[in-house]
Amino acid sequence: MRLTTKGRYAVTAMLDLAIHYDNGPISLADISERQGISLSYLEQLFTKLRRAGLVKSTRGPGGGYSLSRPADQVVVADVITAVDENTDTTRCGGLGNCQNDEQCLTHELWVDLSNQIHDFLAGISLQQIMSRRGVREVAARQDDGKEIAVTVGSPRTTGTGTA
Amino acid sequence: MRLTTKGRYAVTAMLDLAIHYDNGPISLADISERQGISLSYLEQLFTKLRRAGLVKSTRGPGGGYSLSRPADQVVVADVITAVDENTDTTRCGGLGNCQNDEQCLTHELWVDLSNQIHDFLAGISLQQIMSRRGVREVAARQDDGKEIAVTVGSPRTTGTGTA
DNA sequence: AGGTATCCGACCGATCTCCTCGGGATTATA
DNA sequence: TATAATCCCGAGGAGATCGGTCGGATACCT
Repeated sequence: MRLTTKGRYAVTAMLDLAIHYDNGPISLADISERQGISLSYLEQLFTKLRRAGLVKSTRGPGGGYSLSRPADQVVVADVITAVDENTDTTRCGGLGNCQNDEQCLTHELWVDLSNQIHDFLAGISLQQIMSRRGVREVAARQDDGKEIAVTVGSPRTTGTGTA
Repeated sequence: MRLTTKGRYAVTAMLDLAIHYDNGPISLADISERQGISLSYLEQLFTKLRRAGLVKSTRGPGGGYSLSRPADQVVVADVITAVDENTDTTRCGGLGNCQNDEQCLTHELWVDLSNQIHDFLAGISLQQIMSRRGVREVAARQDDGKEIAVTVGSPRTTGTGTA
């Protein structure tokens, strides 16, 4: 199993989309600024999210991305798998041919763990995360910061922003 | 979080030790053959397992490794952390300084997931895994295979064995 | 027409994994 | 006492992947 920044970024970005849902399409530039994620990297992630049917895109000025389903119908596991990170901890992908086409000694353990992780992530919707107090606080802080910072100079900035 | 072959190998090897506990010290060569893990790689893993106090070593002919605690007092989480794989899924190591010294939007989610995984792995002992029917079957097959194969030629073989 | 935004694919440095190799140290056994 | 088995150690390396850059193409609003 591999759970890296890629999956974390994807979930974070989706959550940003959910939080600002009322503002119409959200541009990647906004997300980049608020969440400190490189714009170009966001483009890569959203290509996958779009192909997985999790977001809709609107091109041109005023465009951006928006959720294609309500936030309570998108679950963290959906996002993770959409960007090609899986929750499988076996080496064989669950097939049981881990060692010379036979099952390795610890196969069952990893199957159980994989299920455990998957069930956890499949049981949490964006809506649920969003409604937590701690998360709302962070979101509020991020929005405040943005109103001061307005536009930063050149396009394709790194997104870390706070220099 | 990173859960790779390293952690899986370590748990598999420890389980092999637990299963053959009655036979005295187990040589890495035996484990390599039975579990299909490169001998040199096993050496690296067992250096860490020894330093973590999970195994004892006996040098010289007839030597090898044995568990330093009974199998019901060694838990999968111990083994994983001994080989430097952790169950933390946050980027900040749980500190909450994920984004410009502040908490990122999804911090709480990853903390919860990390706890989930850790609790699961900390709740399973080698003894428990060992006593499963499926695991015993695999172990029996591996031991059968070994009695036929006896010694394979040169030292430092890759361990995949079945060529 | 021009600017804003999404789309797309190539590329790259750094890091890590899994593994090899060549030795050294320790100890049982003949 | 020699030999072989076994643990011990560190250097190194091929390959994969991650996080990110860059240059451009395409769609769309004004």
